Amino acid sequence: MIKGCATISRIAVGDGGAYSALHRFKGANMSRNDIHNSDVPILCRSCEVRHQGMCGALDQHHLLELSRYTQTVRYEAGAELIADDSEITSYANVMRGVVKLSKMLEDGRQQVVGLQFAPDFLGRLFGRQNTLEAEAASPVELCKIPKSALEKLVKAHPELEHRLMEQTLRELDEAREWMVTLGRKTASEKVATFLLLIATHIDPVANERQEERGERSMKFDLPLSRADIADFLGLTIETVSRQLTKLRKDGVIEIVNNRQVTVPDLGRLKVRCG
Amino acid sequence: MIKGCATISRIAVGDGGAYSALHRFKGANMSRNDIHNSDVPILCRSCEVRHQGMCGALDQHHLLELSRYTQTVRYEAGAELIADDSEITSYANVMRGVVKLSKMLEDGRQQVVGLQFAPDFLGRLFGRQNTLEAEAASPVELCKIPKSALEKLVKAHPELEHRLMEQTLRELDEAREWMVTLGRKTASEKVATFLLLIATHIDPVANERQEERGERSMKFDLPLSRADIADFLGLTIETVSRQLTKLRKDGVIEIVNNRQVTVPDLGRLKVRCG
DNA sequence: CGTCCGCTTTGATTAAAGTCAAACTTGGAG
DNA sequence: CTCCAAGTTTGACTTTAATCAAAGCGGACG
Repeated sequence: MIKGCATISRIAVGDGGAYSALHRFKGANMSRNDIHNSDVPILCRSCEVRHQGMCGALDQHHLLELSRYTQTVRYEAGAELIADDSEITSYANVMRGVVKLSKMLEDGRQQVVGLQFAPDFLGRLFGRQNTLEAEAASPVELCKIPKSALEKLVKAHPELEHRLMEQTLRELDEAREWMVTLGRKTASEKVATFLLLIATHIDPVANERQEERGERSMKFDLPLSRADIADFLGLTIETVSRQLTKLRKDGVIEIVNNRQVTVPDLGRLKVRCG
Repeated sequence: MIKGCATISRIAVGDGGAYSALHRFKGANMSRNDIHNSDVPILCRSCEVRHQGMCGALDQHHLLELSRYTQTVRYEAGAELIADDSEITSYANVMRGVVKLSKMLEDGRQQVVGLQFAPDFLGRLFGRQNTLEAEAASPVELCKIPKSALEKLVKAHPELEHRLMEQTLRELDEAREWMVTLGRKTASEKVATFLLLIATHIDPVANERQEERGERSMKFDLPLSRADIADFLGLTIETVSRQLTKLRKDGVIEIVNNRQVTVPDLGRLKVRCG
């Protein structure tokens, strides 16, 4: 939880000197009472993912209770958020950015086992040790909460556990969906499936709006390097690169600057997913 | 939920004519009251997995409430327990046997995305449609409960949801572990990993006893055909067969009758798992 | 007791992805 | 503005697993 924790903005904080989320607004000299008297904590009020994430289970009063323990932390791309085999001390919600979950074999072979976008929950609830590594794939903003605090809240508010259950079930669905990709798809289909995954997850809001308008084109930045994509798809860097080139030459995608991708027709991309 | 539902024993029931678990003991002419007066429902009393499964969350009273809705059903190997895309009408606990969860691509390519052993929970909690197929890999005994009944119970007893959460989290851990196998291991390592998985899951009780005694050998029946193993590992039947032959020739395993496997030294098998 | 069917094994060949190596962007530091 | 390092692409070749084909085995059944 140390490497790469950036000091990017006013609310950016390191592990050593974190501010409570409550202290963000108008500086730390604001009295606790002023904030507690408002209906919804300041930070939560501006939280774009509040209603979809686990916090959506909480009313004003409980949100306030929660916010007493949370802190917002920013990390730059590449920062290690959770170390494999480390003791679990806190959980978090992804507020912004993409988090890469990965596992390694003893000889160094790596597999990315999940990508988390806002408002996903981060951490193995009720666990003692982390069994995977979490890394910021892009600049990331987390809303962190100590393990014991969240577990107490969960015990006190079944509705909160229910929300987390729904999220966990969705993650399990996604993991199983990805197992099909890993086990049964060709390299070409894997790369197409990855692009579609990013296209549909990177900006859910803009994405939905686009869907409504019937637009089938899409433009986004890849949050992962070729090496990370390879580790996600169970391929090598070279194979990923070759398949991307093929998709480009076939007109399914356009690539600018290695990271920016345009998909002129999502339907055509879907066909390539197998 | 129709094909292959067998009538094997006294308690075996089809979908059309199910008995309540409460009516099992001493026949159906026994009055309801007699049974309700006992501390723990008859069926649950003999349930070997009660304490580990979700029912462990319930006290006598709630167990009784639960048992009012449950029914034990047996299926023969190969029976379809859940059809993909079907509406969810009931959940179940695996009491005995192995259940295979799989997904298919449009062109017929199949991937087994999980194996469930007693006392695993079966079904997508809070879902509307099934997103995978469940099939009895061996003769299976399920303790079924209607969707609405379980969901009401879950709502009323947070401790029950907590148990199910723990199970779901374990399943997610297992799915991610398997993603590493699918994405990054060689055919040979995949087969070894599969054998180890079966060895450690097929009979948890005997297995633990063995562990305690320091015994490193193990004997079991494969619950899956070569075709199913291939679909689990993302390989072809031929490759699975060749790798099994190699493990046999190397003295890591012994094979009798295609299904019976002996592992003389689990340590040696573990080394082969990568 | 033999035959048939489905499953499994084995063998020969092909296709797909990996490996090794080199060249090429690109974006940042000096 | 140029150079450098890291990341990416491309090419030649190798390895792995898939495919195609045929033979073996084992249990069910007449």
